[in-house]
Amino acid sequence: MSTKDQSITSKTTNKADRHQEKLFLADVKAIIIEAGLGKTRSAILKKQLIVYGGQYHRSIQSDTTHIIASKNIKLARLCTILKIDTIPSNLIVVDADWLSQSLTKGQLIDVGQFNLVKRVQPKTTSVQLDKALTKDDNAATLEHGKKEQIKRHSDASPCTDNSDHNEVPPASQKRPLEEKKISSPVWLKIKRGRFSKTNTKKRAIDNSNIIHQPLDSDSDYVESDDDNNANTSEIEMVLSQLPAKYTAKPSSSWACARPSSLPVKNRNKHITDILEILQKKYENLGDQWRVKGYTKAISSIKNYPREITTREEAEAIPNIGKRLADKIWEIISCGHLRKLDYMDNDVQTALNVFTKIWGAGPATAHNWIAQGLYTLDDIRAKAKLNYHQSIGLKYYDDFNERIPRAEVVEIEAVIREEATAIEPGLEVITCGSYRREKPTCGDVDILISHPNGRSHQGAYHKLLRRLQAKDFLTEILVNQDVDIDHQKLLGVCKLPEEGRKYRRLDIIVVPYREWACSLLYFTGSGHFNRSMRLLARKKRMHLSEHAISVGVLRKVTACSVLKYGNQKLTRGTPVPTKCEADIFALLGLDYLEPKDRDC
DNA sequence: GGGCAATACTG
DNA sequence: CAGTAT
DNA sequence: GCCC
Repeated sequence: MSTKDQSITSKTTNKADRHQEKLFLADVKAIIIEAGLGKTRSAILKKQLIVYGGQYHRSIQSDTTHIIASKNIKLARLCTILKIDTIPSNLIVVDADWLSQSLTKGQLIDVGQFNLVKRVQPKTTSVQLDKALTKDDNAATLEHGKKEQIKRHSDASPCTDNSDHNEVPPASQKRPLEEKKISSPVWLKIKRGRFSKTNTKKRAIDNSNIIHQPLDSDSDYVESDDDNNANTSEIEMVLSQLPAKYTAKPSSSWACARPSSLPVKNRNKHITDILEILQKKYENLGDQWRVKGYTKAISSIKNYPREITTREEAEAIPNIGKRLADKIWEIISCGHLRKLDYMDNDVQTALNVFTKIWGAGPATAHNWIAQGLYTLDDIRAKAKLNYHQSIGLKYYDDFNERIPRAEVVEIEAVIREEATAIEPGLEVITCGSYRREKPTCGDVDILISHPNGRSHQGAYHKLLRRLQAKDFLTEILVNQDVDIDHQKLLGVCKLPEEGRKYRRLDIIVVPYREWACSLLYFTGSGHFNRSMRLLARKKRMHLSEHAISVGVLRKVTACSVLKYGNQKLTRGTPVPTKCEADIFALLGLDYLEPKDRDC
């Protein structure tokens, strides 16, 4: 009866856990504003608040600490409801998501990004408390201005405190902040004109009919850096013309709608370790959809605050269905999953090794194994390799090694130096996991463009030649040279010093009108991108690395066959974007900083 | 029972 | 087109 | 795989 024993012991620990957790809202004495949250949600929040030791206040009292409200509520409305003129400075006005997410986690999370009222300059007007547009850069300084002793995590992020990338962000990143009211009529006019033109170039990407920035043809318009007419008003205008159901704020079940959580302690490692082995197996099988299911499930489990003790408990976790619940139950009751015993470990090992060769995937790996090859030496000696795979094999060890941030900085410096020598105004920014502030990176992703909308042209080829001349760029895997505006390099680079490793380097050059979408795409994470693109689609929009369009119609069954030439599908109207925040705003999302997109 | 991101290369 | 990559 |  080992199962019984186990459930008894775990019950006790569970109880202890719960007792501790009871306290986690003890310092929260809050008013919950129903407006914008809805009856149901506010009732749940109220109940949970009390269950976990917090106090619910009906009106402001001397010891009230928090006001919990919908992030969409206007300050004026809030004051009306509370029957006050200004928010007392000792109160933290916080987005209800803060409480929701704290409850999910079973512990208080940092209030920072959920803070709805920035204290530094008290706002008097009915400013919309819109994080998406205010948080962006000032946040750090503003939000921590006030007391928040409840702060839990000393939130030391594991990342090296490298502020390099903070100085890098191009001006455009900051644009929404500098919120000018000028609604840039010039821009609007020209873009409307262009919209009507159908520009169906064969290869044209889905931005072919996007607005070209005024200056590429005519040019009384010169974009100077301080002419930052933020797109905000235009985005709002677009939004105002959309049906309400497409402008609604997505629930936090969307990965792109919530900040990626700080790593919590995984209390179910015994489970996830096994599921990861299974996942790997399906990955090697090329079963991408099953892999996707596992990915989401494993992530949910890792974020689950308690040890899972019953099948029901497991099945109640999002992304865990009956089948995974059964597996989990087998693991927790037997400590083992029999399915693993049926796996041919030699084959699995070989598959794992082979698919780590750049350019080789499950199909290739299986072929090799079918030919009786099992080790890298076998491959070296006998396998037939295409060009990519031969490079992948040549640098097998180096490519599978993580790159420390510090080295990414060095690599970026080389590229920036060369780029700047070609054209001083080029913007060069490192994206990918580097921009998401990971301590190490798998490769280096560099995005290049020019704010004047045209000087990026030609830079790519010159850059490549210079980098090759320096023996910095040592291999070119893929050289995508789509048109005068779009290039992409997948290559290999090495810093000059002896003993440096060969690193995977990606460079993309894009026209400035695509800056925001490119930056968003290239920054990832992959999961984040997929989530956001799916959301866009649900809202009848279309998001790619080139543009975001509204009013997209797809054939019911053939949505994935959205191909350029297909007249039956309307590709919608591209919306000009100047910064990532514009895209978030269009999708009704709160802005997330790169580090919060690490899902 | 269908959908799960969107693009672009290689061979 | 299948496979691999971003 | 999961979700709708």
